[in-house]
Amino acid sequence: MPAGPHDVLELAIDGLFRRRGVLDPSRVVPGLGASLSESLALGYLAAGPCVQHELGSYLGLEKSTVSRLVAGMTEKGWVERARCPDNRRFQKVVLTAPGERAAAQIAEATKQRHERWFAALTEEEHKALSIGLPALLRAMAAEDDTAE
Amino acid sequence: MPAGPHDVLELAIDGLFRRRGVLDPSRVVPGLGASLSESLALGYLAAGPCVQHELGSYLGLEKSTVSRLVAGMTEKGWVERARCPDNRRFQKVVLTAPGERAAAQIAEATKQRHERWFAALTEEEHKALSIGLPALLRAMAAEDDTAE
DNA sequence: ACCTATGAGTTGTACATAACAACTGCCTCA
DNA sequence: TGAGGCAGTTGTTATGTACAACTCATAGGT
Repeated sequence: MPAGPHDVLELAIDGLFRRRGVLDPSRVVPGLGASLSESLALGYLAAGPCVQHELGSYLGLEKSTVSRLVAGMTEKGWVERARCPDNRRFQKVVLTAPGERAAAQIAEATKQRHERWFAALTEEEHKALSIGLPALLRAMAAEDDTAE
Repeated sequence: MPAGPHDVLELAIDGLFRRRGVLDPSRVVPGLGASLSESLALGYLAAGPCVQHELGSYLGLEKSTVSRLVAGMTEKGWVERARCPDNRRFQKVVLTAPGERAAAQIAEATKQRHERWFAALTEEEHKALSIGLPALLRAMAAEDDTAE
């Protein structure tokens, strides 16, 4: 039987979930001790400081979870928190120097891993992925939006 | 700047992780109350009974976790456990009728979701994905194997 | 100028998932 | 036949998360 659209995704998504421990960005730098959410947060904050609830909506986490996430990262010395002077309700989160180093380590290791994966692909597969994968993500995102 | 191989994966994988709650197969059938691991286990068992440690290696879970996972599924009436008569160390796990129904519900809902995603893609993207995605998974799997 | 509603963040609590360690029972093989 | 190894279980612990109830700051209407 030919592999239909469903079979392709079925295998891929099952595979991704079963390997979720392995391909988790939080493990690309062993010994750093960053959780998945912490890794994603570091990546986001590397682009510039932001306010807690913005981080929450990026990560898809509840505000109390974000509060504790940021508390943990503060504990580890990766970020600093400060009330915004112009609106004291907001808590601005900024990477410290060690936080920037951690973010850079993760970004670099992730990049290297991606390049290793790409090296195992043919030129054709490579090109196919650059077209297909963003398209799939686009479709997933579109569905999320309508679901709300 | 042009999107290199890394950027494509970076965006895609970040996106997948940030949306992991949403695209989790365990939520495709609301109200069923199957966790991610339970959903994957149901899918695997739908292809035929198996022994606990086999399920564990498929799911990438520790044996104690699998033991409790299967206990929970037994509780819910989805599977039955029995020692193999020929080798009483093994615990054979079999889907019950309700378990098969649950597996079928999940499979059907997952399939429909995949088809919705595909419907939002062009024919070209569709074809690209069928080539690129399995290739990427193959590369990931190859790395896992060498890492052991 | 006040009072109320709203929204950001925090804290208390509970839950789900998973690992590790120590154990039981069964099998294999030397 | 007994020693080691492997499947599975149970006790314990860690982690990541949500929900509810709270505090504090702000903004808007009267």
